[in-house]
Amino acid sequence: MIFCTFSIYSIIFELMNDMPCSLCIYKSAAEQKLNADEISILENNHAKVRFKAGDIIVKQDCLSANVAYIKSGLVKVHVRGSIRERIVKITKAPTYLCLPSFFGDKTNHFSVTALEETHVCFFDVNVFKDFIYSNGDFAFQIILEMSKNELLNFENCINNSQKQNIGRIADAILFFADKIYNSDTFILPISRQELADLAGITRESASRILTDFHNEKIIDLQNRQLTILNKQLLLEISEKG
Amino acid sequence: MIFCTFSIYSIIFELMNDMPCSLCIYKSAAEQKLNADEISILENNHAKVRFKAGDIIVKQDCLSANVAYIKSGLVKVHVRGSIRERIVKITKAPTYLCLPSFFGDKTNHFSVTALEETHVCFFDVNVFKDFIYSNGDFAFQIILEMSKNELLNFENCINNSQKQNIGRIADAILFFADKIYNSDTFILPISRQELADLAGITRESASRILTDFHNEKIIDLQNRQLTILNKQLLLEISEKG
DNA sequence: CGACTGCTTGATGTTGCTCAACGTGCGTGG
DNA sequence: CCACGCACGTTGAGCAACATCAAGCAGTCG
Repeated sequence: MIFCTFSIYSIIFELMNDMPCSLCIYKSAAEQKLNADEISILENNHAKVRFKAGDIIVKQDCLSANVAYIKSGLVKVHVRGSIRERIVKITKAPTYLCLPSFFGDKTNHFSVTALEETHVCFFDVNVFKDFIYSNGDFAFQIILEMSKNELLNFENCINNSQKQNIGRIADAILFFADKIYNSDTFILPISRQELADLAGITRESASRILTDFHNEKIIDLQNRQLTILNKQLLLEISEKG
Repeated sequence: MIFCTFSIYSIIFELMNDMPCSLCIYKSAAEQKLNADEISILENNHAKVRFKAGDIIVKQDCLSANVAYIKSGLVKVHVRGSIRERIVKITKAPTYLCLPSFFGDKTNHFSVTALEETHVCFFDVNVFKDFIYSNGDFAFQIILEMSKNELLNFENCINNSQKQNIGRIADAILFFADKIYNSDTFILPISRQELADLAGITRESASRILTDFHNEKIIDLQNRQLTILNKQLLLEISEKG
């Protein structure tokens, strides 16, 4: 994570931050459907912000009139429940956030926190709304994105409610390996507590299961440095729940 | 339920079934934004179908090229998981179904079953797509509907993962009273098994909790005839989990 | 060095699932 | 018409999975 801050990517982001939207290489599928005039409207109604790991990007229950587009980085979407904190999902760039809160009502129904250096564009919601009205291509791309999200949410619901703890932790590890890092070796971007919040279990249970996996040579784990040793078995555990 | 079949509503539905879309009183918010030409396109690309309680409206894993609009009635959306059946949500008319499956890929990711007499319009997905491209008002209404759904899903996730069984059953009872029937007395439209699938617990646990509630005079329950006696307490149980 | 945070490990109690038994109502087929 | 299987519902006993409580350890920061 420290390396990242000084990497070539960081330099590119610097350049991008000073660049007009029309030349930005981090355009979403929806934005690619906009014409030059629309892009220039966008230009005048957005703010580019950089967040460090741990920074709060969106705060639950706050009033807000923006749509957030995650250009680069990794974030957790979490909700403060009546009993404990819950991480709803972890998602990497590029993606839109706050779309549901937005069109539903004017308050954020969840918080979003950066897990690593993250670059975000905030757009005025009314500009967004205008584009939906005027540009069918744009609207369709947004609907596509929301559809994919809904299907993912469905899967999550099923997984969380039917699997037992060991299966959920296996899920989480596989999620980071396959969906986030595309590698069986990575540095866990979250603490044990957060892993527990993600899996919906207690910190102690999460810890225990990780050491079990380590002892049974399913994973190698030094602090947050994780390597999957027996992926086949991990997949079976995830399957069987 | 039996009364319903022969009620005045039933007669209205009969009339509606023979009526052109332009005169149908069950138009969705999105459809109300369509012009006469568009309505007539709709007319030529849809099928009106009536389902009885227990009938399968949409079958999981089947290929499908339709969007379903629930005009009237009550349905359950359920998924066959690796371990057991799960009811994702119960929803009453009016609502769209299959939107997410649709734009994501071509197979249904869940089943939908009628819990009472239900009337459904099936539309060709391409017609729908065309409307999104050509009619911004229509697109925006669809996005609004999807946003509300996503917020509901979020809430569900939190509830399911943090509450214990007693809280989930309390939730389910309050859901039927407040969201479906708007009355503290109603006939439970589902079996104990289905209630368990909805709460994500076993049939035995659901049964036990219901008799506990009955014994503690929180509810009165004769078969499926349910009356809430102590709503305050039920709300507390739901809150505390 | 002491306070503090994040993590791990063990002991204990509770929750809820599984299994089993039994009653009921319904539809089917002999 | 009765016998039978089958889905549904209820209840009890035992057990596994988890949360909770408690203690201790390593690393870090002031």
